[in-house]
Amino acid sequence: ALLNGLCKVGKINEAEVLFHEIMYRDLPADLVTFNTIIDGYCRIGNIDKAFTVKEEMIKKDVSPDTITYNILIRGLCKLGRAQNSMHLLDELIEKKLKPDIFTYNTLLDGLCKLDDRRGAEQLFKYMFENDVLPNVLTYNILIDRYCKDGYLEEAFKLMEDMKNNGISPTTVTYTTLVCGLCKTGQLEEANALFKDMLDKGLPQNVVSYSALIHGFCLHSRMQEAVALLKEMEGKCLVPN
RNA sequence: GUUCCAACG
Repeated sequence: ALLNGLCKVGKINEAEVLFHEIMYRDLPADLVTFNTIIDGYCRIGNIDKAFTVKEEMIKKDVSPDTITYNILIRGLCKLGRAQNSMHLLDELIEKKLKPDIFTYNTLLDGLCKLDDRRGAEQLFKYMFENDVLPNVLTYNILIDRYCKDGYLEEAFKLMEDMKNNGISPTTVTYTTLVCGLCKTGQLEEANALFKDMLDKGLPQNVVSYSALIHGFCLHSRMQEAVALLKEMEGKCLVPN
């Protein structure tokens, strides 16, 4: 817990000192401790040290679990190495561990961010075949990819799919779509969808406002952008 | 107690 606290505030160096102390004195370290420090390294992009710690835990007879793999997979994905992380998925399965929804979402996001929509679609099918059902994040990730590719129709179709599967869209879902509509110049639609969030009882946060404001700015509609900024301040949302 | 998604930068 202490290590996690340090890692979260970007104090990986302090966490590192503490971790070395634990290793040096041969103090007991459990699975969560190892996972936490591995995640700390991944978050600063030091994937090599993350893997080194994975080796260390094995030496201490602590077996990596699905969360360990999820953390490493995410670390690789954030470095744009989603392909490498697919090998980790294979390793995870070889070790008789079960990939969970976090594993799939992380991989899907990594593939999507590499513009590999095909790969993502394949993995999406694969997860169904392995009895892992998509959650709201899974849909959000895919919707984002379709939006960025300009396939707004497909994106909206996915939102319908998620509803049909009993999953409610969130602020992130709407913001993603608002952003997609802005990028394709469909500002009126974006504005309408943004308003829709309120009717659906979803909070409009700083990110949703920013997406729409940015859309208006890109299309030189400054007066509307400023109006939104004021509206946002009126809601005590702090512009960043 | 540890892991997954959206704007701008």
